[in-house]
Amino acid sequence: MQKNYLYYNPFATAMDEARALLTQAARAAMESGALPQRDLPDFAVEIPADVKNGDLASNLAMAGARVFGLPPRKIAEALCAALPALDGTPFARVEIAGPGFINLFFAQRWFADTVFAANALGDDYGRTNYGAGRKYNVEFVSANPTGPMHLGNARGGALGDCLAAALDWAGYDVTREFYINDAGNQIVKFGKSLAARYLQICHGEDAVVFPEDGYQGEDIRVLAQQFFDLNGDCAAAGDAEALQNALVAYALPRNIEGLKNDLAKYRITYDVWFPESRLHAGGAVREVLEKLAASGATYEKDGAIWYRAARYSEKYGANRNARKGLDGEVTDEEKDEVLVRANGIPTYLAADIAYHYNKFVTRGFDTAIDVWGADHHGHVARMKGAMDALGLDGEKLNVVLMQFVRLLQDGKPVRMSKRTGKAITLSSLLDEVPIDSARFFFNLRESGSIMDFDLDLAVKQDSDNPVYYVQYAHARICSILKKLAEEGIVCTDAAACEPSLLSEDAEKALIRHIAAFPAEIIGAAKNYDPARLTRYAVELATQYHKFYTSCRVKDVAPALRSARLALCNATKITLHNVLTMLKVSVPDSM
RNA sequence: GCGCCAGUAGCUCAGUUGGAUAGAGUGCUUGGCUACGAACCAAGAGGUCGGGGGUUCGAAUCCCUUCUGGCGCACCA
Repeated sequence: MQKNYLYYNPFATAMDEARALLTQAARAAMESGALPQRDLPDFAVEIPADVKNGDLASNLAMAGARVFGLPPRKIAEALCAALPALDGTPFARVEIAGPGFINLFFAQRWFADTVFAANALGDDYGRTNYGAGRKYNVEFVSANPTGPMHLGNARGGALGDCLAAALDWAGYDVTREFYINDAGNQIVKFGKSLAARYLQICHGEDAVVFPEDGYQGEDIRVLAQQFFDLNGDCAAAGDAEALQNALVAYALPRNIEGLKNDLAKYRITYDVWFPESRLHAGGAVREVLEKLAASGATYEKDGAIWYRAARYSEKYGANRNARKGLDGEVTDEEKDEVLVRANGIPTYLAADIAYHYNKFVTRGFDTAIDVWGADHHGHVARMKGAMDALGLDGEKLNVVLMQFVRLLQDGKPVRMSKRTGKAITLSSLLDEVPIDSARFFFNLRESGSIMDFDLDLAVKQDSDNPVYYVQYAHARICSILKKLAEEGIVCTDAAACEPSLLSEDAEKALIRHIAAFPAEIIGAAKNYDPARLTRYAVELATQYHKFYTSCRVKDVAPALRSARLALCNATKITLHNVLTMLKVSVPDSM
């Protein structure tokens, strides 16, 4: 159900007004003959990098140079002359600058309105209805349940969870989802590994050969030992398959429980835990295979059923144009993929297609977002193509590819290997690194770049980590509010504050930044880039610290004090909201 | 061989989808608490935006080419 908020997006509103004013001016100028009658060109209204170039700026005059056949500055002059009166708009004045930019400066009223709105909306300030309640599924982490989570899952968790928060705040109906790979080859491997460890307990380490491709981790030994302690009966361990099944039935639910606990500790809770096994048991995989066959997307070869990956993934950039060891021209067949093996067992690709079919058709999501490791990028085009092959729209499946995390210790990369079980687990990471720090750190970089996680730095827990810088700004505000409250001065009605009072550069810079919050959330949501929010939080803290050093709150005239108190409270609210989205704690003191 | 991602200050990274003199953090040099919290702020130095072409009023951003690094090309997931 769509929640009902009062939405406020100061920059977006002002940009719309600027665009309307300029369009109106252009029409008037053409009407009066100051400009020739032409169709208006596409033009931009943007926020200049430097405030001396205005709060907003438009390139209309430059963009129109060609269609009007006049120099940009001449066009700008004609436009400004034709501009209607600015009373009642967010703007106080307009300037022509540089090659022909039209720069608009906010009226003092705009700043006061922003402070008022943030105060009035409180915990909801930043929310918009941009997403119009569309149903989005965000699937992230989906770690292999055969073992504990690693550093990459820590990044994927912070990324996916915060992306989901951004989408939620931007007005989408978001479902957070974990896909449990509890079927297929890796589960077989899991069972064999467990069985080998179990038999080693029975007969001695040397008496039993551990499978070469088995899971080497210590956790496998622990699970086997627990099972042995409960059900130890070496004589009954005759039937290999029965033993493996029993071990999996024991160990898998415990591992999944472990994943849930570790993620909860990391402040991630999911709406849905979706097991792959459900797709097999419920016939969904078979159903999708039939649909693909019916649309001619599959064929049989060498006893297996193949998916025409080459045909359907072409439009999404077929990124497997050749295979290892093959030079030159590669036929389409060589790019195709097996869906059902010759032994009759479907591959994971088949299950994954069924899974996404389930998201779109069975559960009716408008869009599915998958957060995947960069090593899965070869899978993107064929999954999207498979949606098309099923008569759905592959464009509605969006994959956020996340580059690897490189662990640094003593300034040097630590080699990680899941196979040998030497990876750092999420759980052990969180034993050393504060959750706030980890959540913030893993969202500091956009997903596409390789991240270095400096363990020494993260553990150090000092102000090198920007999360403390942000939290400090909040604590500072709380301290001021507390001090003033002790004197009986509280932030009562922000609407009563006199707008002209907040006119210092530091005050206006801070307010501009507060005003940018809703647009920043929308930007993070539509670019699938939650790292923008951590950077926003840091910048907001910076603006506050600057304000703090140049403007006093406590010992100034009452009217100014009220206005600045309202600004402090608006900053506090915005810091609180952005940190809450990141699931970072918001301390009143530290 | 082919594909995906990346290359911006000594280091780690931004750059709001083509805009004005390319910005932060960190490190280095220097200054600011008898003050609402100095876990803060201010100033300075530091750049061939990997290289080379092209597109236009205008390019770190778009196109081509080239170099370098990471990842991927299974009847594994």
